[in-house]
Amino acid sequence: MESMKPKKIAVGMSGGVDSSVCALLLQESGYQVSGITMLLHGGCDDEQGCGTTSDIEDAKAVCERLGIPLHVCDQRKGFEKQVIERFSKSYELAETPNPCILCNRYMKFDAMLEESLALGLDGIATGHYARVEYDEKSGRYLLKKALDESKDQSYVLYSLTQHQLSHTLFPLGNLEKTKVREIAEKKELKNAHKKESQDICFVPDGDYAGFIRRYRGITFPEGNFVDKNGKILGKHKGIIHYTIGQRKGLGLSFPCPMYVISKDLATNTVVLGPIDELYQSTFTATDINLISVDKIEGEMQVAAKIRYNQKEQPATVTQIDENTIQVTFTEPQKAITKGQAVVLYDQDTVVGGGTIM
RNA sequence: UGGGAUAUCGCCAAGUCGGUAAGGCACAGGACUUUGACUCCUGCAUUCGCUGGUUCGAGUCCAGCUAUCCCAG
Repeated sequence: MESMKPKKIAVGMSGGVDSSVCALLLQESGYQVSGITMLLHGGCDDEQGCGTTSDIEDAKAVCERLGIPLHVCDQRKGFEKQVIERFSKSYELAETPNPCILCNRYMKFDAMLEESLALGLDGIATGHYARVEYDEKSGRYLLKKALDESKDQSYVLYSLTQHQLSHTLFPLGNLEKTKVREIAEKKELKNAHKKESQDICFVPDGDYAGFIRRYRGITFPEGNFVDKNGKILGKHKGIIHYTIGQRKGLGLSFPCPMYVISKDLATNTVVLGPIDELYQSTFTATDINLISVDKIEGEMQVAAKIRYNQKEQPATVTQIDENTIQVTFTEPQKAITKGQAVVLYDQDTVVGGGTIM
């Protein structure tokens, strides 16, 4: 296994602490490290998030500090096509996409990896908190949770294929976040205290609905808020403004908190209800990617996670066909949302995942 | 223009024997967070339709006025 380890590694530099420390650690353990960073969108200096020019400046600074080259690759076109367009379409279909997962799948571990391989490197590394292990028994590369479970990011990486995993390193997977910052401080990296990234990187003001409106150049018609019986409760300002489980921003008042239960594109209607109407236990997921197994045989007991910031919950999975699985939770879960990803775990190993439908 | 009822924050709504304005929704700010949400903190009526009166003290009692609702015309 040691003999197979890539020597020349491109570290995906986002400009943040994690990727910086990642590069540093690899360098210290003897890899021939270079940096690679993608220009994804924008170009205004006041923007924040991955893929902007100001982040690239940070990445540059760190690379200079470490004495490694930085390869900048302009992926704005690809990002728009693979991420922004899908993101927008998903919302228009009354779903709720997770753009970070799209970006990982199509940008970081596709465009960036392929670019690196094309440059003659052996693979890439990123600052994600997760682990890749080669399992002799099954002959498969496994994706595992980070040791620091509070920072674990395996959820957003479920789409990685064997090919991608075999060319990927996550040096931070065994470290605590606090440790990472310590290392950055010790090395006096300028971004040691940079804030954790947040919000959608290409929508820095948080107004994703406004972004889609501008991006698509169309407006989304107002419609009715209704209850589960179809009774009209009020007016909504366009279906893309709402997501399942949403409570704030409805602009209506009721005796008890009301949540978005579902959205109906055909009638341009948003269904509202009290919290107990938000719980469900079964759903199907499509466009699946399996990692630890080739296919799911019969009923499999797993722990399933249906959004980034939520602990996985016990569930049973069966595979329906090549692209589809059905998941049934032991306990009903709140706000299972179309468009979000479900990721299945067996202990700390990612079995696979898919898109909730 | 006979009878009855009700008038408390943008909305809903507690306010006991008069003692010095609960709570929920909404909203705002913050925390959390590589998505959207959820969640968690914090803030949010010196004032109770109006005007007088009785009281040491009134959203709470009394009178008048105004508005709205209901039932009768």
